[in-house]
Amino acid sequence: MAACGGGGFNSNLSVLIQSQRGPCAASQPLEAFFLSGTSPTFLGSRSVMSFADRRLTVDQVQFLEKSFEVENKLEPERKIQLAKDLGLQPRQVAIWFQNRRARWKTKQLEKDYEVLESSYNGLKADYDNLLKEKERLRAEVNLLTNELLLKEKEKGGSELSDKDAFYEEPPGKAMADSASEGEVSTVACKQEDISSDKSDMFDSESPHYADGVHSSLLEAGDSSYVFQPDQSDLSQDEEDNLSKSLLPPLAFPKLEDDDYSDPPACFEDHAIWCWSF
DNA sequence: TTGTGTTTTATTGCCTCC
DNA sequence: GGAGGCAATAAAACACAA
Repeated sequence: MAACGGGGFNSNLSVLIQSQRGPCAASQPLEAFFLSGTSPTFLGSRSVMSFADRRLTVDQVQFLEKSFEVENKLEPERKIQLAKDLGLQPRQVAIWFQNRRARWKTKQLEKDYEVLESSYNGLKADYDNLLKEKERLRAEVNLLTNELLLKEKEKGGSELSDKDAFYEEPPGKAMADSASEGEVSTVACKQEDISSDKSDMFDSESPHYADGVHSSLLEAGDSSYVFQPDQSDLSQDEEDNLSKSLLPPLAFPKLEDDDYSDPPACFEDHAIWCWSF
């Protein structure tokens, strides 16, 4: 095997490696290795392997490792020199570097994966915490809203006008199906209200906020349900067609949690439709 | 001792660059 | 077109449990 026919340790190696070493490379170990008087020749230094063994000796591998640390690419002159110094074929040196780069890349990928994984785990933990916090805050909002509605009812219970009575119960049960107990109807507008006082329908100063219109928006997880009839027995296609052809209000944008503070701008334009129900 | 999984060395085929 | 790099893979050697 070529590994055993070589010319032994070349003292010029330190010069060779030194010349190829970058300014930031750690020089100490390599230099110590090269200058070590105990370094054996590679001829016959294979203490535990036979000559038939195609594996490189421990010393050869150590030497190549040091060289790889300095520079993981192999220029032709360096390859020849290393081969000469180690008693190997230049091709063997090239192959060793090639395989070594492949191993390094695999290790690097494993490291990168670990970094990404820990980053992902951290982000997921944050996300889960935020979800919990969101649920907690939502429950709090529901609780406070119900308390507020209860107070409003108690305060104005004996003074219910015809108008108030209408606000309290929607005509029919169309809208009430999806509303939970204690919610005030969402069909909370009269055509004359809209025509006469449409502009302040969602004005924060308006008492309408306290009569259930806005609070029910708050309570609806999916705010777009507000004007939807009960379609639970319709297929998805049927629902889609219905929403496109018959019920313009269904095209209201879905309100996200952070939309609670303001009504959608299009709401005013479509407000007339709530009377059609 | 043997079977099996892992590591190391080497080959092959493809691609890019000069 | 040749040299060199890389990915995939074969083959040999090693490590180790049963």
